Amino acid sequence: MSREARFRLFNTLTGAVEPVIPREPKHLRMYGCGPTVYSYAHIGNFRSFLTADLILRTAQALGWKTTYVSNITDVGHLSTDDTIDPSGEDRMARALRSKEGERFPNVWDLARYYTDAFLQDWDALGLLEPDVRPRAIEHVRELIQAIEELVAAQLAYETSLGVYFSVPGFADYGKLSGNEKASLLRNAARDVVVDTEKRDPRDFALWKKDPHHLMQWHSPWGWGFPGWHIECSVMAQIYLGDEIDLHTGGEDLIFPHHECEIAQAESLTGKPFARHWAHTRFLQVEGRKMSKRFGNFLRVRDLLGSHAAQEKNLALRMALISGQYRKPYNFTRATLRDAGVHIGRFKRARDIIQNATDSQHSGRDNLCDLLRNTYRHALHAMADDLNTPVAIAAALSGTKSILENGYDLSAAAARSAKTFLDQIDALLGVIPQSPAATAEPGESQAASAVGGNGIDVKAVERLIGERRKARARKDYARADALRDEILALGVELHDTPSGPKWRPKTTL
RNA sequence: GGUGACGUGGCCGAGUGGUUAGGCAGAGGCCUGCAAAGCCUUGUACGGCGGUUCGAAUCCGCCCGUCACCUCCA
Repeated sequence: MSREARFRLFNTLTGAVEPVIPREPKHLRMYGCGPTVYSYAHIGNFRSFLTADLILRTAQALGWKTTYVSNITDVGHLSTDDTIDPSGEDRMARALRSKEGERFPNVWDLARYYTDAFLQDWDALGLLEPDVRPRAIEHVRELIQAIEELVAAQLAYETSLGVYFSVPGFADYGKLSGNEKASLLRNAARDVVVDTEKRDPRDFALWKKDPHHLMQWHSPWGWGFPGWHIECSVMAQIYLGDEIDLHTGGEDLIFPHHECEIAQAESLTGKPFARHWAHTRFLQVEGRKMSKRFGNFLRVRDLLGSHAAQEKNLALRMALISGQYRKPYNFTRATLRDAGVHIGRFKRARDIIQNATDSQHSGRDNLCDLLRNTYRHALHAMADDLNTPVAIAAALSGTKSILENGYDLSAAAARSAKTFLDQIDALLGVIPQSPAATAEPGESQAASAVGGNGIDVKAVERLIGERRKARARKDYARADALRDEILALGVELHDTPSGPKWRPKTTL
């Protein structure tokens, strides 16, 4: 077994960094808690999904097979308190009444709309597709069955408001979050109405009776809708089996959501639900908690470029993974700009490689060993609790070695360089495609979507032509004036050995 | 109040009992008609106070600060 085959991750369950040991060797079965689609996703949501993405990529880079399930929560996520009692309102229903939600005729349309928006963000940020992306509303039958089983096993009971999981019947409750005692819940400040029929303050809702709810199904307990926690544990078990290898989510999900998942799943099967739990810390924006109140609430789509702006999207991805997932991370405008610079560097390496591979330069391959070691270093860092900062440093260091060669790169070295970038891309997902695969600004932009940025491509090219003539006759005053005009059109111009090139002005 | 995490140079962020993280910004240089872009070189550091140690930014204690969960949030 090579030394990279060891993949270590912090395990919330044990509080230690431990090797990830799939039940079936080299086959990782992973469940990642997905979004509740009541609004557009923000960058914090995606920091968490990116952690799962990087785990997958690292496992695959180690040669493992992966089965990844990530859900969409489109019903049942209560907006107030689903730990104590089911009197909370469903998030989806509340969203429909909000200002943003007014335009939707019903909650089903709202769910569909934000699900689609979420998938667009997912795609733009280059996350790997899950093998299954189950939706809660498509699994209500299985949810009801699971609740029935729990009731039959005396692990759940019905009240006039709903069906509760009975926490005292599950001895391991609290093993994930440390919130073991009912008294802790009682001590916490609460102003919610407690269902007096509840037998233990920790009991949580599996089913909420609500004949007026906008999304409701018929059940043995009448009309209503399922609780949030039961959705994830049931869907995970449907697609991944009773015992899964790894379960991920944001740190806020440790309690109550994941604690409750464990209680339900393990009560049903008598087996350990997930062997390993990985939680992503919340990020901060400009040094403070992300909040609408502070004006630093950033939705993914606000930061994405147009559909053609691959580099800008990768910059956002890069910025979001440039801190280790388990440490507080401060997302700033400057970070995003820096990430854009790095993406540009990867892009230039791609350009150089493209050139060299096509050339007949028959020099020796001076990069092979160096880049192989650099990649190994990056992979090793990722396998060590997802140390993205070190992995990114390695990616940049290898890229620097490629760029040092400039256009003197031999065809053989270019092949090594291409292998390196492809490997890094598979691992981190931050390397732009080679120019052949995308339109290259400055060369064939007339046909590309650069015009979609609001840039008048024809005008730019006409001005560049004029400037070229002015420079040829050494009329530099005129040439500089033309350059200013071009800049005013939102384009930056670079004179290169192979002639002037332009690209949309970077405004990160 | 309970529990946990973190505090690194102008900024972002690794690491670690003695040996360069990396990046951005700054400075110098190469290139350029001038620029820009690019490339090369480069300075500054480990919250405070004690303790352990030959040696601590790294371990321990206390203090200060920030953040998180316990209550909707990824």
